[in-house]
Amino acid sequence: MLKNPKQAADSLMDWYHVHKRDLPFRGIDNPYFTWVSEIMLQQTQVDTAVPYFNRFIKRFDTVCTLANASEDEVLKYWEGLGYYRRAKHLHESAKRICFEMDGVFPSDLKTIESLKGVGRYIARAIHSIAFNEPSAAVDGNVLRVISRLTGYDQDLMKPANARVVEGVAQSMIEHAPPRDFTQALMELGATVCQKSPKCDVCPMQSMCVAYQTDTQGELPVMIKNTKRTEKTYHVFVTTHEKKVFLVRRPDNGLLANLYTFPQYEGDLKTALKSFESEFKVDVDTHDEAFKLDHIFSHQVWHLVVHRVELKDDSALSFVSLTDFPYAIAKAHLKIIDQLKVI
DNA sequence: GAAGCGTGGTA
DNA sequence: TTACCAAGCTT
Repeated sequence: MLKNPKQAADSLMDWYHVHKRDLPFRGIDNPYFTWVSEIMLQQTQVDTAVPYFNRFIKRFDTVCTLANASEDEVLKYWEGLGYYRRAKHLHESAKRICFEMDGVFPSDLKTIESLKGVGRYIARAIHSIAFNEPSAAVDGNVLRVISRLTGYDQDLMKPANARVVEGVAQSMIEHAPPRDFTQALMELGATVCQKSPKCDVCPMQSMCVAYQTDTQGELPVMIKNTKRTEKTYHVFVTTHEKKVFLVRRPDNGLLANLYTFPQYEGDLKTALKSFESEFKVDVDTHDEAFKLDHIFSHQVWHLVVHRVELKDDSALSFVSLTDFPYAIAKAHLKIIDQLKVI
């Protein structure tokens, strides 16, 4: 599939040593930090994850510090980063490492992959980056680089085809220091072999099938489902002396355990009744303040935000938003921002 | 195997 | 503006 994996690896490594970015999770010999960074970087841009990573490891400096924290505090440090199950799994796995593995991060590939929230890619990324073992790790960057390099045009959303790409990466990693190679391949994908590739500055140009056949724009082939369901919610904002009424979402599903203003699907009248019934209150007045759309990967929320006055709010417990110790869903952080403006 | 799971950036 | 993309994993 790749004629000369050693030559390809050599070219890549020469380029990497000159062009690698200086990132906070790079060059740190600490499997725990590597793990945290890989979890944060899942489906997330480097620029987005970096400040979260810095804050997170400053507060949770060891795996046992993380293990001994509350899940709610971990979630708070994840607020705004998305895919909140990552934080839950990270915390759960930290407890396992701290309390069942004497706080020593596992170095065995199978054990690493057995951690909650760690799949095939992240396990192999940790194995190679943190332990310098030759396990090729294939993420979206690597799929793009290798499919173009080899001219591989099969649907990479199929695991069997992605495994073919992993085989090519594996044939290369055996000719380079694994720790650097894994990061180099992703670095090339992130900074050169992007969706619109910069072939003029690519160290692999001379051996790239896509470049030679001018098919960079057609690779990689990834057939994905982009269906998105739309939902309309009425959101009820109740305040009491600069405090607000928030509710905690269920501990499973979308935005699990995060806080939001109460929100209900359906028409306004039904939504108001649901609100009154759930919290045993009587709505005195309600005014529509504004509308807000929030887009998830698989849903769209159309939020209709109302300011609500209750006849008697003594049954509710209001909270201050300054130093609120629990994570709030981004859509509702946007609502909070809007309300301050109004 | 397909669907659920967040958010921000970009063309 | 819409659609896609970004260091994927779980059920």
